[in-house]
Amino acid sequence: MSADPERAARPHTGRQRNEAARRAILDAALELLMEAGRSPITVDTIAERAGVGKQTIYRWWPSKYAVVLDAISGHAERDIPIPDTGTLHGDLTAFIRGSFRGACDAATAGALRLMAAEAQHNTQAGDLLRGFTERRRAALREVLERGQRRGELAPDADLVLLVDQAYGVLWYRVLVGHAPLTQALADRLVRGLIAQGSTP
Amino acid sequence: MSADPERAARPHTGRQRNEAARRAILDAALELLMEAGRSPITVDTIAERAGVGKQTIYRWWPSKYAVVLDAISGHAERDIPIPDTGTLHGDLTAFIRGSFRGACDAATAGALRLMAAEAQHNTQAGDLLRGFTERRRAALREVLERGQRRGELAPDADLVLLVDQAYGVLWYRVLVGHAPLTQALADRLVRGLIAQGSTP
Amino acid sequence: MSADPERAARPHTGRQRNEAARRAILDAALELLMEAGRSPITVDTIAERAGVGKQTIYRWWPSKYAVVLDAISGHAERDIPIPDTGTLHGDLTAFIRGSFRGACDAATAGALRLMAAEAQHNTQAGDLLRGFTERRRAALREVLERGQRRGELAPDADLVLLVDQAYGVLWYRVLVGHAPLTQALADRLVRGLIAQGSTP
Amino acid sequence: MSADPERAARPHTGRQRNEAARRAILDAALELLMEAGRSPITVDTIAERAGVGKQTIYRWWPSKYAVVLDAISGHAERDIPIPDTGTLHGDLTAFIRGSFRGACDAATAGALRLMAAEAQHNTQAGDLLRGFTERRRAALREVLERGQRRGELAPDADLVLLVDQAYGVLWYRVLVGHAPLTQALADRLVRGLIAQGSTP
DNA sequence: CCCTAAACGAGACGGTACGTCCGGTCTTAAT
DNA sequence: ATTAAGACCGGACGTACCGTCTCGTTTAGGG
Repeated sequence: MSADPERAARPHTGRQRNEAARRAILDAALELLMEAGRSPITVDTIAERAGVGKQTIYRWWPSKYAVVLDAISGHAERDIPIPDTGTLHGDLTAFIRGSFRGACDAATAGALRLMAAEAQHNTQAGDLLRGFTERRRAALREVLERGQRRGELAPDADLVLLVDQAYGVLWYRVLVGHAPLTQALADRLVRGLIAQGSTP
Repeated sequence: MSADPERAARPHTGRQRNEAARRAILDAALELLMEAGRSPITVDTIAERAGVGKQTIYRWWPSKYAVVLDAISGHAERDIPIPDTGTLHGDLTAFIRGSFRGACDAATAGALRLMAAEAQHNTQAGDLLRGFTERRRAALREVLERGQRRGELAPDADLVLLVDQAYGVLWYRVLVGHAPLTQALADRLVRGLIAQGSTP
Repeated sequence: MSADPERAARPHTGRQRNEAARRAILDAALELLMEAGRSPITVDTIAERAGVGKQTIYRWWPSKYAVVLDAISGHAERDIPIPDTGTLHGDLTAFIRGSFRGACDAATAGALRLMAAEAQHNTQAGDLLRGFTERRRAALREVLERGQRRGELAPDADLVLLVDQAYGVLWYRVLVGHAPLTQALADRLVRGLIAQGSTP
Repeated sequence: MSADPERAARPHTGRQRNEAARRAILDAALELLMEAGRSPITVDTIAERAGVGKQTIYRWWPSKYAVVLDAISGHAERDIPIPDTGTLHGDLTAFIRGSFRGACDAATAGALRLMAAEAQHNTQAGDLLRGFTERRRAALREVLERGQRRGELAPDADLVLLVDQAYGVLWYRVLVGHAPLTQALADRLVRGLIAQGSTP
């Protein structure tokens, strides 16, 4: 059927996707993430909150995890642009402070926890999660590489490790919840990473 | 299942706790953690695999997460003793290599993922997880403090942050699964942490 | 489906009803009734089989039951004309044999079952069914009244009951399916009804 | 598994079926059948009304149709015992009046309609329905055979046909709903059947 | 001879019910 | 008293249809 040439030639004549429903679903997911703990995040709950049939969710997303990730990945990419302050310290501070602030947001924290949770026994949720984190790591790496080109990090600095340390701290605290992600912590982390990266 | 020879050999013990059942439950949990993905880790699954009634699990553990944590925490504490090589570099290498090796074990990795997963919407699982990680962080902190006392780290080094960076990398890679926890990575991490901690 | 040659040959007819689509829908319904059990009879199924949009069905019929009844009612009225052999026995035999033969047809039997099924929780389907059966009962009653006028039945014979007995046997066997509607059964039924009706 | 000899040898030690739940489910089904039309009969509805988990229904009955049939078949067998008045006319009147009265009961009528409905596209519901009707036909046949042995029906009377006519009228009127099942109708039907059966 | 309104195919939409799965509790009979 | 077995309530899951609602296309017929 997908090989049907006539099918490919005919663009799409059916009713189009309802953008309002899409937004309502993502917004409902965000709301519920923020309330996470109070009420569990359920496909039925999302559908009800969004005023939408369950099938409309399953039509466009393979699982509620895809919805949740979709709902927050807009945030992350919009709210944490790759900064350009001229110095590595400035860029890194901006980026990591922004990331920490984002991860403190109840919805985002809820989503990260939910994704990590599901990725364990759901291959597909794992793929989604890896895709999402990969994009975030690439952004941070971009910041570091710029600093490296400017000579603010040693030429042989282990950027992959630095990136994993930064996001490691973030995820570890979000998931385990033993301590908060303060802005002061972000600053100390920045100092530490630069110290590591500039040591020959 | 009914053909399991070990099963036939484990008789009821009447009114005192049946140690064989305890072991069977923990072993079943470990087995299932190792097969994670293939068969789901369910209370019923654990009970069936162990040849045990569900109530026997709930009688001795408050939830399946307690079982899982119980099943692996023996490992962690037995396999990663606090080393004493005389140098911070040696101790840290031993500890982090050991931790990484432990976390690569399928059962342990499965348990970490499962715990992180559940801690999100289950207060009790969260407490268990925080208790477990707290003990591990204390062990690593002990190693660092010893080095600090020996002058191998600056007196004002941010040990809390160093600990979170180390475990952050471990958990981040285990949970997201974008890259493996190699021994080489452990060594590079050790170098980074010492560089960071010894910078004034 | 897209390879259906008839489909390509059925162009839009603009603002008047497309007779080809009407036929395609009725034919699809008949086909599906004949295959009942294999594929479920669904509005979507009918639409797909007919190569038609669902709305085209709902535009012209109030429900799928109306479609189904429309699809088979042609049969019944065409195939079982009110006979005129000169004797009650002859007429009744012709009529009941014809009715039984019709009800043995897979499509018709499927439609009767489907209608009876739906009439239970769908007022509108019930009305359609009563309208359909009313017309069939009137036809049989016509046959009986003619015989009564000729003196072949007692003047006070309970024609309503005789009609219900005849159609009762037919529907009972179709719906319950414990025994087939053979021509021999039709003959025995005719004999019984005449015996009953001619007894003073 | 069912061939496992050890399994057969071990009697059954688990918790036993909760009779109260069984009754609550059947009663809820009956109540809902009586209200049929107002609210549709749903597994969830039955479960909720009975204060029972859905799984408890599916554990013991393969479908809601089995529940419904179970709920009413007690009635039929209890309320319409095979009568023994000494004459065929008396027995038949008692039996058919009883059957008509039973079929007028809202719950029973609802169940018959529901079963007929489902039997169309559900093989298993069809088998249940055939089993149920078979038992009822056997009871009526017993009444007729007794009359035949007493010489009240011709030795070659077509008992199968007489039975199908009686139940045919009942089902036809219940399902199509064009006319009620009055006691007067029962009496006229009895007269007609005896007239048929006693004609040589 | 264009322009519009109806009919069409496609298919997304809000709902309702389905049958399955799991968590955590409770009950039985056996040890 | 503890065990294996397993029934119980509750609640989320993902699927299947229903009947409605747009879309963009096609064409007959009125201006």
